[in-house]
Parts: sequence; C-alpha cells; structure tokens
Amino acid sequence: MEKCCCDMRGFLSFIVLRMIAKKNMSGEEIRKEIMKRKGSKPSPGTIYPVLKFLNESGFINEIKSSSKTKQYRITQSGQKELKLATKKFCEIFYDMKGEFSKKC
Amino acid sequence: MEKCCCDMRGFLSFIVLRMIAKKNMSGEEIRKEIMKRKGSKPSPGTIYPVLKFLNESGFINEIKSSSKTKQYRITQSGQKELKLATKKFCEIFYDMKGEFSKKC
DNA sequence: AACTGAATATCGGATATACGATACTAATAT
DNA sequence: ATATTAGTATCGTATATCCGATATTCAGTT
Repeated sequence: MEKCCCDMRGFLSFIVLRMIAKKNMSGEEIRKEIMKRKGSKPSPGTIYPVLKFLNESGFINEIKSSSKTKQYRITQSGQKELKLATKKFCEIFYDMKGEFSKKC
Repeated sequence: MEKCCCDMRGFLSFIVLRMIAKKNMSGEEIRKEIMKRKGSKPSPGTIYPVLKFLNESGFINEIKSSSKTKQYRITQSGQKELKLATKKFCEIFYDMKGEFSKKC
C-alpha cells in the first residue's frame, strides 16, 4: 500500500485544481498546503509541470501580479472539468463517504 | 484531468483492499464491481497483479474453495494497513467530505 | 479421458506521474 | 548597478501502474 497510497499518483492535478478553485493560489502556496495535508512537500519538479498542464489545458490561468509569485485562478472550463472529475471521484470512492465522518 | 482521474493510478490496490475488507471476493467479482463504479472493467493484466501484490504483502490471503474461482479474504495485517491507508486518504482528500453528501 | 470455458496468471510495452538537480526570473536589498 | 533570494521552470531519470495478448489452470461436461 505504501507503494500506491502515499504518492497520490494521478490525483495530484485533481487536488491542485480543487485548491485553486477554492482560492487563487501560487505554486508555493500549493506546495505548502499539500505539505500540511500529507506531511511531505511535493518537489518543484512535481508541482510546476502540473500547473503547466492545467494551464495549457485551459483549466486555470495566470493572474498578472506585481509580485514575484504567480497566482493562478480557475477558468470556466476548469470549473466544468472539476465538476466532472469530482463526480467521477465520488462514484469511484463512494464507499469512502462514511469514513470522513469518523473524524479522520 | 482525463489523464489522471480516470485511471485511478495508484489507488487501485487501496480500492481493492477495501472491497475485500467488506466481503470476501474473487478477481472476477472485483472486476465487475469496479466496472459498476467507474464504467470500465480493469483488464486481467491489471487486477491480478494487484491481488498478487496484496497477497505477497500479507494483506489478503487465499481461501481454498472447491470452485474454479479463488476467493480472497483480508488478513489482520491487511485490516491494519487499510486503517492507516484510509486515514491517510481522508487527510489528503479531507475537502471531499462535503462532496459526498451532494448525492454524487 | 478429452473437451470446454470461465477464471486466473504472466509478459512486454506504453505511459503518466514523481523526484532531484539545475537553471532561470524578477523584486528587493545593498 | 550588483547581489541576493524566493519563486518558478525544465531536464533527465526512475518507477508504478495499466493494458492487451497470450498462456495456464481446473471444475464440469461430453
């Protein structure tokens, strides 16, 4: 299980999109948030390609800012995609529903 | 997202272990159950290596049966592992909690 | 005993992440 | 203007799945 559960293989962009949907974020902010959740910080080589992928897919776009950091915001297309992906997620993991209430 | 959300990369053995925890199952039964959930049946080349992995890890074991099918049952070690993995899952996806109630 | 067919098992190849190292960028400090 | 540094970006490599094809097994049938 170690092998599969702890590297979130495949679900990283899903999580990232959800985060950005909730609040405009930069790569660094995302790295920190994931750190909080799973205890280890994804490397730059992990997170920036994901942002690039989401950006090129049109699911997020860059907010011009005067600071050094680059903020991303979800697009309409991203909202739509997120809705679909969330639905699919719930279908696949529908039996997890109860687990969340057990204060985990 | 297509890229990542739809092949459950990495979480398949987690799902399979949860299924077996709930009810002793065979490879075929598992394939059918996943079919129901996500709309596509994992190929034999996907599911049997997962069962082999779980078995060799000591998380499940084979039930001798007189039938052609081979049933698997979760072990104590598997229960323990599942508990841990579930906890981790909830931590990582804690923001999904609300989604499940939206009848998805 | 040979046949059948569903279930199981394995193999080769493809692919999607993931990481560590390194390089770049730009705002700020000196 | 130069140095610093946090943040961003990219590259090469490693690896964990995942699939399709093929082979095997074995209970039940003939």
